Amino acid sequence: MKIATWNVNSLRVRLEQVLDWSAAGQPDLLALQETKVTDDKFPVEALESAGWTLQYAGQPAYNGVAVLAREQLERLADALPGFEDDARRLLAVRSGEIVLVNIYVPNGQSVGSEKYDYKLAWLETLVSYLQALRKEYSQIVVVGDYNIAPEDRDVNDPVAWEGKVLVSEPERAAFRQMLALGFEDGFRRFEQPEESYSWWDYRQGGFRRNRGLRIDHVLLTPELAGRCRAVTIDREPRGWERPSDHAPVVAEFD
DNA sequence: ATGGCCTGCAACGCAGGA
Repeated sequence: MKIATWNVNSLRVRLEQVLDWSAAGQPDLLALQETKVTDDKFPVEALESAGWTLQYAGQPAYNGVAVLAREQLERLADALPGFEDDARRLLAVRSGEIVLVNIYVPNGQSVGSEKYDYKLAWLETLVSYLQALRKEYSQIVVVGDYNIAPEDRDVNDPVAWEGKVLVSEPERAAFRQMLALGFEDGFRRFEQPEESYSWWDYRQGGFRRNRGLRIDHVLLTPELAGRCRAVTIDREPRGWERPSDHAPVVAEFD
């Protein structure tokens, strides 16, 4: 079984890439972020024709999350439960025994800004939600664009990034709170290439120079982590023409 | 030193991203 996550930065722009990439890699569950499409314009036909079962939660212009699956999906939540607004940044589904939480954490803009406070509040509510889910389910995978580089080794130039948004200590503390609930960073369960990143700035040849951050993650409860055989970042689509600025992350299970 | 790219929206520039 494979579970994948990919911030596509507009599903309509990246639809052919999603179809090509998923046809080649055959994930069983594929979580997408930043679909940037309202539900009435979601490309249902193209994806269903490719054999996918769909769940999606979109809004105009920004955010938007979706889950593509081979099997039937039950929707558990289409926004972060208990949060002040219903921005389409979370989609929780159940597929058999597995609960998949697909998240697009707010970017935060800059440390100290209003958006940064919003990000920290969103993360605090997320931790509460995951804690509640943990009491009800055992096999939970939380995937998506966390907009947090958990450690300095997840940052191409830690000195330049020190204290900045995506790297700041309060954000990293929020990430560690999820680990403290019992979730494991799937990627770090395995030996990985040095300087592994999942996002590269479009500007300044960021990808070519590997000036990136690892901000897309797969967190696993121990019950699922024990079955996990690999977590990899697939850099290939980032090198395609007109790419998303994020690479997909793939987790493989027995 | 600065910003350098991309997307959607709506309108010909902006907000937002990371």
